[in-house]
Amino acid sequence: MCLKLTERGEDKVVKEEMEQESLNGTFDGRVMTEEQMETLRKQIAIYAVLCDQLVFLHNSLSSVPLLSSGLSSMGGGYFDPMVASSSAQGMSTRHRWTPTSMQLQILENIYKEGSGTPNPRRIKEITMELSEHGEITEKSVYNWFQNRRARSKRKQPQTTTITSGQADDAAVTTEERGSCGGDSGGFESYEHILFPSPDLGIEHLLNTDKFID
Amino acid sequence: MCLKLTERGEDKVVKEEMEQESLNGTFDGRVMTEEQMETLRKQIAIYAVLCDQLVFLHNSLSSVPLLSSGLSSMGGGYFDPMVASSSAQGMSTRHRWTPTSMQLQILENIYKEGSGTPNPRRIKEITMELSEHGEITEKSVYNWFQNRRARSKRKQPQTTTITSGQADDAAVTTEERGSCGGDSGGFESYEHILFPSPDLGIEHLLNTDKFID
DNA sequence: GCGTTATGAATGAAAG
DNA sequence: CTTTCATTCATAACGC
Repeated sequence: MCLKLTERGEDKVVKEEMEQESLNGTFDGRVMTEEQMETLRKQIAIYAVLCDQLVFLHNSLSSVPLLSSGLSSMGGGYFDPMVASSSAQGMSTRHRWTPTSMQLQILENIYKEGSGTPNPRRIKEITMELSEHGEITEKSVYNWFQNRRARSKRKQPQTTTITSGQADDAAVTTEERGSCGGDSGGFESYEHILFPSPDLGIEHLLNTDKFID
Repeated sequence: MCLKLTERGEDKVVKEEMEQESLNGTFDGRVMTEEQMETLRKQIAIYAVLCDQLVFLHNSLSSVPLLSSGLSSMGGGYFDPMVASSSAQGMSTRHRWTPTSMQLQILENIYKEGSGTPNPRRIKEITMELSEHGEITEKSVYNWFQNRRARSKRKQPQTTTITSGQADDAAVTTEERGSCGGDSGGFESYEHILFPSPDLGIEHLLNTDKFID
């Protein structure tokens, strides 16, 4: 079962109430700005990536890969929906590459380093590395850098008022959606991290292939 | 209700700002029900624990304890959700802008005029005008034209010879991504978010470059 | 209140 | 490199 961040079902609160809330402070919902929402999403996404990396790291160092190679493969996996479920049909070739969270992270890193000059040589290298985490082509890598730069550039005229300098073009980007195995167990020690959260066991997650149930 | 993920380090929380924001009634907010909040909490908490578990696992199996026992502590990288620059006016419409009838009419008009491809210059102009009738950004205008064209185009080749199975034009798409495979779009859109730890990787912490091949 | 539909937004790829 | 196209994702609006 996966909990999507964008759950629309329970929208029983309305904007009007929001304002009211700030004044009265009484109603059952919480109010968040879009930014906050995004931030939260991002936070989760980061964890997703982090987990993925940890798993990867673990598998690299340990000879006892208890975990399936990547959470991403399940978590926010990027498998071509069509291809994956292609039941003996001519799995239509993927027309559009979609970076794995891992790939994206690597790319983003390289980009940030500035060393990411679309040097043909470098491209090949990067492609090499990325291929470890999913299908990829040099062309895609090239495109990615092209787009990345082009878009980060045309990004000012959004709002004239900004608090101050920000992360510039080297922004963190991650995607992938969390998954949740939510269920038994309890790690009280972590409750302080967030909120008096409910059950959040994961042991089983580490022993099973099925991360999501 | 502060959604702090980590206490230490990046403590630049500015709760005040948040409240202020809600008072300003920028209605740029979102409302979440307790259930939704709960979901988020769970998700994040689970990831937090998962990461920690992974680290622990790693340290147990490997003789190279690269990480301090908890990501939560290093997770300093996990900024405070509430921090996002929520100054009253910064970025007003983060999400889905909806054109007012007036704006739409104007846009439709311009589009019809065959101005063809609105160059950046023109876009700015149009944006100017539209802003008279409601909030709008250049980006939105740009998007609008992009979509307008793309869609009017896709309408053409709609062969009337539709035999049968064709109705599933748009509906299916939504269902396809049933569970988590989801993914999400925007990354660049997040660039404006203040992000304490730009690089969400951990390899630099672990110096895992060597492992990643 | 839940499922669709229409459409704003993001983004890989390609053209210019 | 810059601009445009095509595809896809996410959600406001709408119908039941």
